[in-house]
Amino acid sequence: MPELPEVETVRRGLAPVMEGARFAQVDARRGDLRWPLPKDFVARLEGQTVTGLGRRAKYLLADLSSGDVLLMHLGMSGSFRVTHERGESAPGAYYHERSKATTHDHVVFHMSNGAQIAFNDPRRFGSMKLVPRAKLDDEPLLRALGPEPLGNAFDAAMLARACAGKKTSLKAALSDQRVVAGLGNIYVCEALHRARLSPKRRASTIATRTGAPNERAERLVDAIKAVLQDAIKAGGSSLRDHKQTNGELGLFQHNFRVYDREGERCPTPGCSGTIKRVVQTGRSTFFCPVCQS
DNA sequence: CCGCGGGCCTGAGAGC
DNA sequence: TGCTCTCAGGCCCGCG
Repeated sequence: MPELPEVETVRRGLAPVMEGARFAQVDARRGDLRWPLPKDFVARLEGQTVTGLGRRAKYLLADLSSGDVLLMHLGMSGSFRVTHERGESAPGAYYHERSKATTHDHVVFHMSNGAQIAFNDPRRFGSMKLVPRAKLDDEPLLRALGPEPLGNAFDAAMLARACAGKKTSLKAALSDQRVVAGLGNIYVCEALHRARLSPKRRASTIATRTGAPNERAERLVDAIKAVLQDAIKAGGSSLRDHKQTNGELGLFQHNFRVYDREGERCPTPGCSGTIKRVVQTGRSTFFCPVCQS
């Protein structure tokens, strides 16, 4: 499910209940996620305080008082649900529900502030991992990631450099987390439409022979930043699995211009095209063959 | 090194 | 109703 806007939405939902709170009890109900949870997973969490909750690409990173960092990835179908139990000083303590474990709640955090945080992931492509903070720079899952698309380091010059010489399509290049970290199938399609660039165009054509950015690269960077910002404002996109941590749906799927809109009229003003679906490197691509070139 | 296809899982929806 | 098939917000790995 989750691309950068969904993961960021989850982070913003979890931060108020995790930061400053301690893991009072951790239930690892099922350890065979994408990677098996380590045997000492529970022991290394219980008693630790979360000093901060960050995000890198599609990973959530919880800094712990022990010096460990808890790395979490939602895979295709992962979500976090926050409820409140006990709750001496729980922010939402007026509803004293203790939500019972539901199917596919693989890991449940019981925080010292009364928050109960359940990680639910039907397909189990998600995972969690503990890494000592000092070794984070060597972490293989993070090492090769490209720049954050909403950060200052991500600009046309950078993107052009990363795409220069690439024989693959723009769609595949933008989906490559080493080029830019956090886009997935939806937002690549949406960004390319906003930039009026064909997903089939060779990635190298956003750079000059010398690797400098051309006007396409500028448009593409602007489109990527804009679509991610818009999606975060909407709480992400809810297709089948993504929910905000309070259980509410994201709303950005209503603003899709091309994704999952095969056969519909192109929304670009003045364009008479019809949205088409093709398959690229095994994934559906949606685009307008008229205004995207 | 690069680009592609397979595989990991479960569930929803379509078609028969 | 129930079966079979396809497809789904990701990413690692191995092949050519």
